[in-house]
Amino acid sequence: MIDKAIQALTEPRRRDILHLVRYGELTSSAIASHFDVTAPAISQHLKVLEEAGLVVVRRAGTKRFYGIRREGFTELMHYIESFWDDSLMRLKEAAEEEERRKHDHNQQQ
Amino acid sequence: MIDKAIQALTEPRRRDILHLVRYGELTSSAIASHFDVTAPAISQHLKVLEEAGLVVVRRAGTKRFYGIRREGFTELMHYIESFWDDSLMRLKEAAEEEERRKHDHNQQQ
DNA sequence: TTGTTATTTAATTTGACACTAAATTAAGCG
DNA sequence: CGCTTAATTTAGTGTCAAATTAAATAACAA
Repeated sequence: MIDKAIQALTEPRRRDILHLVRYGELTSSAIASHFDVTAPAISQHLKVLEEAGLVVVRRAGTKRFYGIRREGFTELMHYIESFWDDSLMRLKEAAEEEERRKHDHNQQQ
Repeated sequence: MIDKAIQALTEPRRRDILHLVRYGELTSSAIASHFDVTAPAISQHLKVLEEAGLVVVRRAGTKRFYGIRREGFTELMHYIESFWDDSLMRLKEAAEEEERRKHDHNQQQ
């Protein structure tokens, strides 16, 4: 799913769509009206975003309202953290080791 | 730069590279040895990652050591938050309002 | 300088994907 | 049912990017 989420964010137009629905649900056509591409193009983007778990759709009659799926973004955040919070941990450990060394040094004096 | 960072993360192989250098710097060839693609392919991936601000390179003789650039990832985190932290903020404010209401209630007792 | 190692650049092929137009599904209304 | 609206699916096309081979650069050692 993470793979799909990152893949989905690749396309600038899909990121624009996400920013559009950030504050509330919008229909497919309402979203399409903000762009100069055809409705099918937007529909395809929405499908990608939905399969990536970044948006949810709510059907009401012939309309479909698209909105942000927050869990999708929290998962994404955790994944991105996986690239660097370990390095932070190492820095922290190095600092503690340094601190411990200083402490031992003081005791020897 | 954010565009480039997301674009860079699209490719699964580049994400694997990032996970490889997570714990410390590695040379281009050391990285390449983990994959079944040619060295030039890895070199090109590293270039993309560098231009995206996700890795830094340190030259030492004929070798080039690649390592994580943490700031690149924090920028990315902030960008991803931009899709949903507003909703979180609203939740937080609602919670605070709830808390305030409880507090007032207690004072009244 | 010549050779060797480490790595990148250049040129090319191949495959993926964003777009469009046309056809299709699905819901509601006369 | 037939019509309209809302939206998607399908099929075809053009563009871009990832991989490869071959050539070039860069640092060091003999």
